[in-house]
Amino acid sequence: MRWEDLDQQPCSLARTLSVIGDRWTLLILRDCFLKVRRFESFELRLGIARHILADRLKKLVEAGVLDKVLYQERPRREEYRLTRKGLDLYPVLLAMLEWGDAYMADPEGPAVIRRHKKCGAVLASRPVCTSCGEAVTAHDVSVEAGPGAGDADIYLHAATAVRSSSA
Amino acid sequence: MRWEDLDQQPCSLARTLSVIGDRWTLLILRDCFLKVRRFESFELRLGIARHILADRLKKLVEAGVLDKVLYQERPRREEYRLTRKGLDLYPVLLAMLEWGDAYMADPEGPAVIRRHKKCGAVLASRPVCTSCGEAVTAHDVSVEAGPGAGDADIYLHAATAVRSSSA
DNA sequence: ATCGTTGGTTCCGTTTCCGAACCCTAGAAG
DNA sequence: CTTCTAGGGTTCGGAAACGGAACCAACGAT
Repeated sequence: MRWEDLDQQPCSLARTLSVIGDRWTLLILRDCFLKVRRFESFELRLGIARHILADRLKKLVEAGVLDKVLYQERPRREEYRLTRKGLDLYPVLLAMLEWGDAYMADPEGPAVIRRHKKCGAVLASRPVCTSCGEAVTAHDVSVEAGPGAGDADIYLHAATAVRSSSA
Repeated sequence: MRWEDLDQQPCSLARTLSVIGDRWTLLILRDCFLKVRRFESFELRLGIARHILADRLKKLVEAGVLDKVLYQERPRREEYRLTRKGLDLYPVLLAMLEWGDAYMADPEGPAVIRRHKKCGAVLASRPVCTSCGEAVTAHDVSVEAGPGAGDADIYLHAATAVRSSSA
């Protein structure tokens, strides 16, 4: 599978990866959520090659995740801001941050802690079902073909592998 | 920044990326959550080069995300199973799946829908604070230095970028 | 005139990725 | 006791992505 084919796959995970499934892109987005907006700020904070940074920012703008906003005429200056679509990636970042806190942190703990403004507690989150409000774990979820399913029932159950014969 | 340096960064997101921040790894994990366990099954479903698959599986085992379990002697056969650490990645996958459903699906809808077993509804989830139970969005969260913070306050606020001078 | 700032683009050498082909172990079959 | 098949990899050469450094350009300041 080619990188560019990912967004054609009948799988929402693959399609999401076509936008954010890159070593640098998620780090750029992390900084966006920390209110970093300028080309040079990204460069300094990430130590990324400018070439690569320009490419990733362009792709994120094309994908509708970031918006390039003029914030000053004369001299003309633009900044990159998260769109609604970009802001909606927060649950992804948050889940990754918390998993990293739990399993990858130094012995003394993570470098950054997040606090929930509403209640003041150090933030730990978990996904809940918007219908019933109950927590959701892998075991609580079943999958079935959706409206956009072609012959893609491959995504519904473990394939019975048969090498070099008809599936 | 080098790929191998990611897990040394004082940032949980970077460290998480050092494990799952790869084009193929998340697709492999998606299949793991669909109960795919055998080398050949991954290969068939993903169309991945065997070499790359072997490498990714090895890294996931080394990272403690998958476990290589002997399920049959004579002939010796092993399968890959999610560990607790791996299962705890579900919120990451789920958030990515739902974002893809929302923004990247075909007009007729996503190929797969997930159903919450407990209530029977088509699953949509959102992260909530485990302390107060309220929903968490990017705007509800503040960041501060944690116990593992060195001089890494860079992660707390947008750096004021100063090119080629002392920070 | 020329210097500094911001935000890039071009070049080129090095890694990393990928597809195809090959290899090894072990039972089954003749 | 040789061959066949299945599972699970490893090797190799070309393609793509990455990283560093240099170059470019618009525009204001000195």
